[in-house]
Amino acid sequence: MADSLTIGQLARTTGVPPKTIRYYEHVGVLPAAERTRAGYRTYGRRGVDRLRFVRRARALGVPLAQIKTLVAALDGDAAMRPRLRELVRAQLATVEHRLTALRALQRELEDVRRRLDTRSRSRRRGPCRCLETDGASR
Amino acid sequence: MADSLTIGQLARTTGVPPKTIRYYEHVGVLPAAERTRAGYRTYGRRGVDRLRFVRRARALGVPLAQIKTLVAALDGDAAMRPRLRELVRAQLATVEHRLTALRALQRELEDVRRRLDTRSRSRRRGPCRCLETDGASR
DNA sequence: ATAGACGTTCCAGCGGCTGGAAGGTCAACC
DNA sequence: GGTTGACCTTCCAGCCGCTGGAACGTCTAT
Repeated sequence: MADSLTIGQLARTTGVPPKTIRYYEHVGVLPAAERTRAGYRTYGRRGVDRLRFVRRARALGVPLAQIKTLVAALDGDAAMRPRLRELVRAQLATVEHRLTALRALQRELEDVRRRLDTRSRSRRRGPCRCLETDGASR
Repeated sequence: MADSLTIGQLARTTGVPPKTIRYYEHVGVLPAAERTRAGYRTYGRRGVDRLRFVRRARALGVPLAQIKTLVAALDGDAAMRPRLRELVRAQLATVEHRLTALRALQRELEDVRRRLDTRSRSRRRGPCRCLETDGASR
């Protein structure tokens, strides 16, 4: 016991469901946890930190595969700075892409809503074309 | 033949891969296409319109399940306006949610990048904490 | 006749979990 | 000591929206 946590306690302190924690271990972004004689996983301070790190990266949109290589490398050496910087840069770029795409989407949805509203005031004829555009569909 | 298209031609005119078109039919967002004697799918004007409609909705972020009920209802009746409006409204709301989340993410990533840069100018001590935060991880 | 471009079906996998079944373990209470 | 109920374990399956590939049939051109 001491100051080690069960998976449930870890889940409660981090807000990450036990299932997800086990899944992280399974796919290798978390190291295999130590076990009690009964086979229960136990986590110490390092375990908590590690999970938080993973969650942090996930929240930033980093895929598990990248996190895996990242933590592996971070464990090994300190020469990871450039790699980390590159990762962050790439992530930032994709976020910016997604932002512009989402903004375009927003504009179009507002368009649709407007069309829907004006058309409901007029008389309907033919099938509803409110979701169609003039341009290509892709 | 006449003015009906094969799946490949439909794919070319809409930009949607044949696989995806078959998948749409499979899950029921497209009706079962007519077939030639050899079993090839054929599509007419309506098929093209329908696919474009689906694509349009997908591009707006509407999940296939919703599209399915939507087209089913649109086919049947014209009293779908309120439902459609509701759908668009909901979609707009989720887009706005995602936008704010993404913007927060962007700020954090910029934070990380800044920390990474300043720290590389100082001397490193201890493990890299650049992906950690003070707050909860969820 | 044959090549190769297209079509068909079905099965499997991606990522990141999540639900559920079937069973073992632990602390508390009677 | 027995029983409840919360917790833990494993494994298998499914979610979404495709996408890749195998194995096979068909059409068109040479």
